[in-house]
Amino acid sequence: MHQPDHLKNAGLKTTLPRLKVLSLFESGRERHMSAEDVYKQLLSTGDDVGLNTVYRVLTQFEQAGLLVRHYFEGGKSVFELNHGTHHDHIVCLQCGHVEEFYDASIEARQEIVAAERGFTIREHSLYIYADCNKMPCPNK
Amino acid sequence: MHQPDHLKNAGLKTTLPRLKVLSLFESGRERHMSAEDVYKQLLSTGDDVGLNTVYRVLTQFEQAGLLVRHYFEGGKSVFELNHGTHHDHIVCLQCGHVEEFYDASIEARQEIVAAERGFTIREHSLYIYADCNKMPCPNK
DNA sequence: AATGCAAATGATAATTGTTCTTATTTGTTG
DNA sequence: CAACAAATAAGAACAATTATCATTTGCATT
Repeated sequence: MHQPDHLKNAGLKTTLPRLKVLSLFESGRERHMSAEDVYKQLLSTGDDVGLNTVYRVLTQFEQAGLLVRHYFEGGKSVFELNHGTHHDHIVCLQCGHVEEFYDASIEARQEIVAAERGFTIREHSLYIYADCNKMPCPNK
Repeated sequence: MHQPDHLKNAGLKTTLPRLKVLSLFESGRERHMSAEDVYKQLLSTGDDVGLNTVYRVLTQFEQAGLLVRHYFEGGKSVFELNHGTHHDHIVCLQCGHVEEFYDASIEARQEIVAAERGFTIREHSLYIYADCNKMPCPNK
């Protein structure tokens, strides 16, 4: 069992709501979820957790480094498991569907752009906003 | 007078609130402003414009291509004059200094990445966070 | 296993940023 | 300068998020 350890290490009590939220992310059903998404997923499996608790837990998990928060257009936050490896995101403006990508060429160009200006890159965020062109949109 | 022309060309009536908002941006006092920022700036000069009108006008200006909207972290929109040229930003983590850049290669790769996944790009935002390595940092 | 207490939760309300509704006013066109 | 469509202001409505606070829960200590 490593889930409780994650919580313990973060100085968080091992509570039912926290375990439910964490295992939902670890189930892999949805990689990117907003607070509302998590809330509805838990509701659908009978695991009622208050929406405010979901918000609180997500924020705590972010601070503990268990989750990564993304600020997408439309003003809502989306979370995903922090698996350590960098990637960028392409987000559908119609349905909110998110896909990850990694492009070595883009990464390399960024290094060059920074170097040309005398900067040393610490991190970066690239979000492509697009239409997924799927009918109907997966998440809609 | 070119401001009214901008409005006319966009199919927008030349109204007082629109002129006030536009000239505030063109004054150059602040390059990036949220709806709230614009509202307060106008209040401070006695040019009362309702906050809802500010929102409406900003959205219209964005659609007309006069302004560009940025979605910043924290879920609020910020606008700036549209100088016609798309650019990304590199931000110094030490001093907050911001430089704009445009890299055709990165732009092209994004199109490819999106196309490979069946997406049609609407827009994108790329922020590089770095150290500017200038001693002392320009803005510090 | 029972006790105590800090920490966590849930219900509710408050906040923030933004959009909608509708009656009134304003800009333009004839 | 009259008429009519378009734009505005005031206030309500909304969605995402955060705060308040009484009750409950996890967990260390008996």
